[in-house]
Amino acid sequence: MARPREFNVEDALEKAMQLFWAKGYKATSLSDLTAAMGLSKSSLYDTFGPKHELFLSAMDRYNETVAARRAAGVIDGAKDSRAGIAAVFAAFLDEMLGAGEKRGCFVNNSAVELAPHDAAVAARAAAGLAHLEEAFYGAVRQGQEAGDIAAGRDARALARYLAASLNGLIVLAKTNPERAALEEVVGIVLAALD
Amino acid sequence: MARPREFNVEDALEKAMQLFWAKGYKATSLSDLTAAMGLSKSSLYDTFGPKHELFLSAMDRYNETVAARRAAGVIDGAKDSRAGIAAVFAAFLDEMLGAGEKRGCFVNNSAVELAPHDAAVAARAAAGLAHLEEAFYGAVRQGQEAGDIAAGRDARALARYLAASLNGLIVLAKTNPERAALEEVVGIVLAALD
DNA sequence: ACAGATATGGACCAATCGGTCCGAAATTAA
DNA sequence: TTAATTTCGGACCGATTGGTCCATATCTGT
Repeated sequence: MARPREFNVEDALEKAMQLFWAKGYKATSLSDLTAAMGLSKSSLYDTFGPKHELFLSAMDRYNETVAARRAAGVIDGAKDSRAGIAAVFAAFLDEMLGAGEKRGCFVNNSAVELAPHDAAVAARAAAGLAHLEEAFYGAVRQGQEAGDIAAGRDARALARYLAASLNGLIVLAKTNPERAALEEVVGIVLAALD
Repeated sequence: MARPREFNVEDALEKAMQLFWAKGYKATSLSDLTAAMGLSKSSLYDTFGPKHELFLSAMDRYNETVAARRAAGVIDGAKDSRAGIAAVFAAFLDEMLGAGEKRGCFVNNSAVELAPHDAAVAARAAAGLAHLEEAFYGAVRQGQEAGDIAAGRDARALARYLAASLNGLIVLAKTNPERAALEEVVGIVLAALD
């Protein structure tokens, strides 16, 4: 044990994740990162390894924190399974339509930018999507037990459908951020559960 | 009139479009482009302007050719409006699951990578999505007139829903290219027309 | 054949890229 | 106090980036 770090590793990783999320991998430079994270290049390399490795760590963090929070959101609205599912869509709409920068979903962004050419990123994107699908799956099953959703439906397929729809909405919202139009689409998506 | 060009402008632009489509904007370098297009930097600049302008031209070309072909596909399957819509989804699945590189949809890729930070790209992405939506809109209206789709449904919202769903599927397919799973989702998407 | 105009390849440019390295600073254990 | 250990800032690196420029080649109209 010798000289201690002057920064908090988790805080720095959080900053890196936010930057990658907003700008993507290739558009984020090392100097962008050191500026946002508040540390020097040598510290960055000693702690997080090269840029690509840091990006993977940022994806892992996203899956563990943001995605986990989202799954919790589904479960919390659980008096009614439909309400939980609708809440996830509503939360995304709020974020995409907020004052901010329409950064969308980090997993979605990474899948589109890198997955076809980068197996490690593709694996993490698949894991993130599986996380989302699993949250929907739990809600659908619960809805079936409660009688809100027909027991005969394939819960796995419905969960995948919901995950796909959410990602499609995110893409639409990037170029066409009109609340009314998007909410109409959400209405049709959710009606498919009937 | 003096020395004539040694290359075909449309062919070169097509090559550029294919490259940008497969690799994205930032990951495609000028030397990638000159190599693929088979011309020198000076010719590239004289003809197409700087990289960003070339990218916009590539997007325009995509919207005019690929998207137009897609819209035609909807109309051709027109004995049955549903068949035309299903054909578009099937065509995308085939492309995403083919031997190739899962490059997805150029408009989708560009929207995700650049739209939040680049107004000119965002406008073209919006136009491309509108193109797709319009093709679906025509099919839905036709289906309503033929009695295949309930006349009471909001055709515009349905068309947007179909466009969103297709884009969501493309994202899913980038990390999880399993035909059976994707086809199940398509089935649920199309069932929403009932 | 010649003059004018345009296209071409490649040398060249400053800026930035991701990444390495090292001397100085800061800490703990002895 | 000193030795050992680790972090830190920033100089430095070669490679690559997007972009410019010019001498040369190639064409058309006369």
